[in-house]
Amino acid sequence: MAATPLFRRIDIAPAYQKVADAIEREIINGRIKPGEPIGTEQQLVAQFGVNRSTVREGIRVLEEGGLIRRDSSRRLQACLPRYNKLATRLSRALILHEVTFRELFETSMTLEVASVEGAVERATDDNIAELAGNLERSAAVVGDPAGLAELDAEFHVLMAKASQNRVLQLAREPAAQLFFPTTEMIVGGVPEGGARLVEAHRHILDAIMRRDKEAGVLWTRRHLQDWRRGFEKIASLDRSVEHTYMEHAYAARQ
Amino acid sequence: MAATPLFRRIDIAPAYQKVADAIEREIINGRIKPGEPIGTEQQLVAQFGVNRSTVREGIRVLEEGGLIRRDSSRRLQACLPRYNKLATRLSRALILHEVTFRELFETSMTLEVASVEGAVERATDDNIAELAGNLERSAAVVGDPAGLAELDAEFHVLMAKASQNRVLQLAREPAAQLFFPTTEMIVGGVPEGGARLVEAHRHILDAIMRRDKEAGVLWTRRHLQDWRRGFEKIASLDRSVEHTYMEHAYAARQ
DNA sequence: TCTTATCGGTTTGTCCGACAAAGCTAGATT
DNA sequence: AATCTAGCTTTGTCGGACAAACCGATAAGA
Repeated sequence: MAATPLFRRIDIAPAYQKVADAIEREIINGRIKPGEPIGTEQQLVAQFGVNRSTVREGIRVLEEGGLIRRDSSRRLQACLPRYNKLATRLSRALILHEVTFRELFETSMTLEVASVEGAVERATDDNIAELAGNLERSAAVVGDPAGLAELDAEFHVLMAKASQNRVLQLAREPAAQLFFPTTEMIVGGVPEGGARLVEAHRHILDAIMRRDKEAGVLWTRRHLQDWRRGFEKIASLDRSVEHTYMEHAYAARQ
Repeated sequence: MAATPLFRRIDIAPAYQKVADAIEREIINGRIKPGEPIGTEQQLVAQFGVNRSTVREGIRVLEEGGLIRRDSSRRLQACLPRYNKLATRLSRALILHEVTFRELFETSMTLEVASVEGAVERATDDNIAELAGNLERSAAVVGDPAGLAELDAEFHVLMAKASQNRVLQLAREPAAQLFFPTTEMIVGGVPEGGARLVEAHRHILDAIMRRDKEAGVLWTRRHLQDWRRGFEKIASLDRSVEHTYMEHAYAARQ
């Protein structure tokens, strides 16, 4: 293939991109640690020898990527990318690719089952306490679809957290962000929907506490199957996650 | 909680952010479709009534998010976010969070098994042809760890594609990007490693063609277990994905 | 003494104007 | 008709500017 590697590929990139890349590299390889300051725009201007507008464009790129942020006093600092923010980007991509609810459901089933398995194996007392707190609050709002939907989403986030697997936590988030907003509609549309949901959560938590993987998986599956049955009452699984439908759910981001 | 909702929360956002949000909204809800032009910077300046520098900062934000891009002549147009690019952001996040190989492995196992299940169910002739082509090329470079590692990564991408589940495709990508670069080390370090890898791929493809889910899952598990055994010969699974180690793999992005 | 008000000095967000390089358009040339 | 060329447009970058917000420290008041 390669005949004579005489010349290196010449790197032609706009200045703002090079600024972004340079800062990114320092953060990725750990020379700038999360929380540490990057410097003022003026300093970056001096260091890179480019105009402030150029620096600012580079900064926007990194800021959007979640690698840097501005602290309370608007000074630049490196930071750990928030899963949540990145997941929002992914959810957006899924919307635009018009994925179907079937795809969402199938993947969520896989990931939630993996979550519960991890949680059963490795949940700490703190994790369990958090889940129990969530369950208690859920039981209190069982008649309120909106409130319950929100707590349901939280329950699953806590379950993923309890799995102690951060890769899994990250992987499930994008699908979850699109999957769970429908819960409100479903809980509201099915009589006893709220009660069934809380019941399932209770069994799942119980399984986690008893370290009973089989039961945990079983109830997680039932829980999701409930969602599916509810969803199929109002729409086809092969319907795509629509722009207009998802707009409000998506707009809830900050 | 909420006493008197007398005042709306006043949204104080910098102008460039509002510019980005406005354009993003038009794309998300489908009023601007992928491929359609956004307009020149000058036009945006006129429409939003802000300075070009401000518009450009907003544009950078969207560009980084993969929502817009510049075509061959550098004009702005909406586009579908590429999974690949987004996955790179996520991989970066995983590196910074210093996730362990155990977490990567566990999650990849879940997702690859889900992939093969989907592929067994729904792979098209085209998918199978692609996988067969990959297998053929793999067999030809069985002695070349670097080449084989690359083809291995491709095989798994193709398998996810064959599952016809785009959510799954997206969900597996970040972990895969970190997981598979190690393959080269492992294949190179284990005698017969390359042969075993190709053998596993062959069985997996065979299972997909025969629509034999059990066999597909079995060989996928074996395949990943092989990776795990190989990895444990050189390092602990509890070792985190390190900055310096991952730097070169990560640098391979464009 | 402790709190509050004030006052420069910085830094950010935004604006204005400008220019070279590259791409596109359309008229001029062969 | 095909090609070349000149002009217009657009982007990437630059320099400078200014109001608002923020920081730190000092001065004034309880």
